[in-house]
Amino acid sequence: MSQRHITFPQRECADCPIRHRAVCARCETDELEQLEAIKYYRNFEAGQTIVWAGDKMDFVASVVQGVATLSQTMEDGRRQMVGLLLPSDFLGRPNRDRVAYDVTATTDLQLCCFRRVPFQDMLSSTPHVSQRLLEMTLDELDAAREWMLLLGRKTAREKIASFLSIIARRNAAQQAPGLGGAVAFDLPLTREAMADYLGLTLETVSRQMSSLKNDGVIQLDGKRHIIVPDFSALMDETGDDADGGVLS
Amino acid sequence: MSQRHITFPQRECADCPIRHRAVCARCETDELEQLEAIKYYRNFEAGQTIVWAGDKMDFVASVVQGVATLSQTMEDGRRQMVGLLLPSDFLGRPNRDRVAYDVTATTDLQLCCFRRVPFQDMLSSTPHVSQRLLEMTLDELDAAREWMLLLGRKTAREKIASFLSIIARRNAAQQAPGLGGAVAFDLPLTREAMADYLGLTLETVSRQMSSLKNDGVIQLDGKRHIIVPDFSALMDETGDDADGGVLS
DNA sequence: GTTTGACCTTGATCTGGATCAAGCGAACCC
DNA sequence: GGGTTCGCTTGATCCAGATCAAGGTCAAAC
Repeated sequence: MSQRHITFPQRECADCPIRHRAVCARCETDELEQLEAIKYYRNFEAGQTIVWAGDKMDFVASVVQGVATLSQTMEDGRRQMVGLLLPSDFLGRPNRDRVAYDVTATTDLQLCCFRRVPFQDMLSSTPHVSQRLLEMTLDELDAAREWMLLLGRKTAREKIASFLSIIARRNAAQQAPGLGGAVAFDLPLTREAMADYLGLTLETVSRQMSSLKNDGVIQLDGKRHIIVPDFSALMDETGDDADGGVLS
Repeated sequence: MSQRHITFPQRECADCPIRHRAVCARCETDELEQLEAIKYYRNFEAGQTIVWAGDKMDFVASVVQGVATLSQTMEDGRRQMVGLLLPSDFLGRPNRDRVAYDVTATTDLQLCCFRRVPFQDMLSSTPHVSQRLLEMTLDELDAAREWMLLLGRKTAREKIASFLSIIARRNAAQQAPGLGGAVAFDLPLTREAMADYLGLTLETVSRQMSSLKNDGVIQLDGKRHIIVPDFSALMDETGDDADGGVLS
């Protein structure tokens, strides 16, 4: 494995790109100083495993940039992704020193890590942190429940369309508003990782991507860059109600 | 629908069966008095819908006794259960006045309801409540992730065995310790509701129950009462690792 | 510039669980 | 007491997606 060197800047909280969306979003200046005292950055390159299920983990973290996944593996190798962490998402569980899932960087990744024990102390003493963490955890639970509907009841085509719309929407949330109904973005996952996300095989993922392309719902520029000429046409393929009950 | 009358006692917190496991578990006497001032009991009979997705809900609640489910329905009627609430589980989302899922009582049910707005105020002011709620929400998220593995990657037989072992384990947690490897319990769900839980059809649920019965893994006494002569034999059918990484 | 290997696509075939259909038993109701 | 309904079981058939297999593309390594 080539030891490619990743250089992400080590920032001040004040000009952090996730300052107002991460677990620190509601912190006042003094609380931010407390966090700053227990934080450090770690970088990972695409494909690296951050921790294995069952390992000790002495930090919790916010994703600053890049994408990480949580996944479970059965003894015979069957694999299911159970978390997709994008910038501002929180990694780790306070008051638990061992991780329950494999955590992998699927793109180059920067984490803002907090030493676990002092972070737990802050949770007790700093309502702005624990309130924000509760809110983020409730959001994740809602997302997990949408994901359960996808896994349990959607067809392969609906699963792919749903996944693309989730990525498109989360990308859009951070970027310029879409022009008309058109959207474009890069997939942060391989076909195999998409299969693990969706409870499919990678062959089925590939076939359904081709099918959506042939039907004009998406265009592919290379393997990873997706162009959606009409976002509502993609939404029609997801199986979800027209009215997005999704907005928080 | 017959208006059968349910009579569950209206209790003092002091002798509440879920006092030390619910969202109020960590409250001191004075905090309990605050909660008591905003609480009231509601009873539902088996089969009743408590709220529909999209409805306003002006309370949050703890399940005192009985079982409730959360589920999502697609336009064409496909249905996926996304939450199973047993005694001490929490229902509702603070800071959100509309429910995202259909909530149904699958057995006779008693809820301890808290008026939503005053409860939210307590969350800000009473760390013992918000800490406990965070912990319970993190547990639910872990459970949701186990559930995602089940939905995405397990076979029908493994799904049934996993479901039975979950019910058996949650039952055992509240009752006398098992004698040897044998366990017995009542199913709180119909075959159809089990199918909604597991992402299967009710026919497949029925067939796999029969198959486990024919293979001697379970015995049926009526449709709902299950006897598991050897719990570890059931666990072997779940597809999970032998070492239960499940304990909190 | 050719070899290697990761990643992806496509084709042929198979199969687990869905779907369609019939019937059973127990509780409830006139 | 006979009909109706609800929950469940079992059988026959079908099909979406898995599995098995081959080949294509592209960037990095030699």
